[in-house]
Amino acid sequence: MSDFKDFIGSEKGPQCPRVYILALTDTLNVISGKWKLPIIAALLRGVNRFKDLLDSTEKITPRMLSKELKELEINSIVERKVYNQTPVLIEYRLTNSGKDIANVIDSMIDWGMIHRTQVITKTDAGEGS
Amino acid sequence: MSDFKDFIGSEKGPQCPRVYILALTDTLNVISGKWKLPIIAALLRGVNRFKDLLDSTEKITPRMLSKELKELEINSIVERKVYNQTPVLIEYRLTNSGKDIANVIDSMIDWGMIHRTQVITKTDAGEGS
DNA sequence: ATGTTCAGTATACAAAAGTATACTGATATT
DNA sequence: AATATCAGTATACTTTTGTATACTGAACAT
Repeated sequence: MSDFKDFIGSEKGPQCPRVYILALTDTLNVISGKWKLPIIAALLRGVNRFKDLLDSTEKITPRMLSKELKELEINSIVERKVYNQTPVLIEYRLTNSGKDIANVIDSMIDWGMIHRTQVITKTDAGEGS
Repeated sequence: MSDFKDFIGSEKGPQCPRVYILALTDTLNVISGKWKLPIIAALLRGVNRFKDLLDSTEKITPRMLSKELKELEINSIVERKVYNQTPVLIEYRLTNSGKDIANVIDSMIDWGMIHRTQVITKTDAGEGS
């Protein structure tokens, strides 16, 4: 497991390797923005078609959905499969990497929940600003 | 440990609890944007003063640094301490939550690195588009 | 009195991200 | 022939995010 702290947490530690920075900004690009996580969540739930993603992702416009799906496809997070039936069927599916991002989401949820309890505890009992 | 997959990864699983969504968006807000992670990284390295953060965070303007530090302070990621010496000394320090976010960063780096190797493997050997 | 450092603020602007609304084209249904 | 569905695209915005450049004010140092 990589350990950012080892590189960046010490007063005069080694520089953070560039591959770490690249990996980090990749990840940030994949999850940043208003719609990426809602779309990934829908795909994880097994929603795969454009129309269904439109309906299940509250208030997103087709323009944004189209744009986001393209970005996710370019970054190998989703695959687009065309089935030449009529009416044409197009399915978006998470790649293995795409599925694995659930681990990142988990660690974000963990931090967020602990952070909330810590902030609330401080606000209740602390020296309050 | 929370498990997003359990809630969102199954075809007809339970709905994702709202507290998870809140925690997740909290985390996203803390790390999103051009400067949040560079600033947090500098703070983890032990850079604590406005001027030093300006110098060590490449190309950031005082306006942005000031704005970001305020946001981080409001969200209890950093504490601002004023030492009434002359010249006045002001230190920004990560809270415990702020330090813990290194765990999230680690999982982001892990995903990013694995993702890169998978994409490269596919591109080298796969059916390439 | 003039200049220097620290810790910022003020104003204006540019670029990126997101929204609103309407439309397209292929195929099928009535 | 008119209508509907799927999978989007087109155009024109508005909002948010980030940049550039200059300035402020307190406390010293020369």
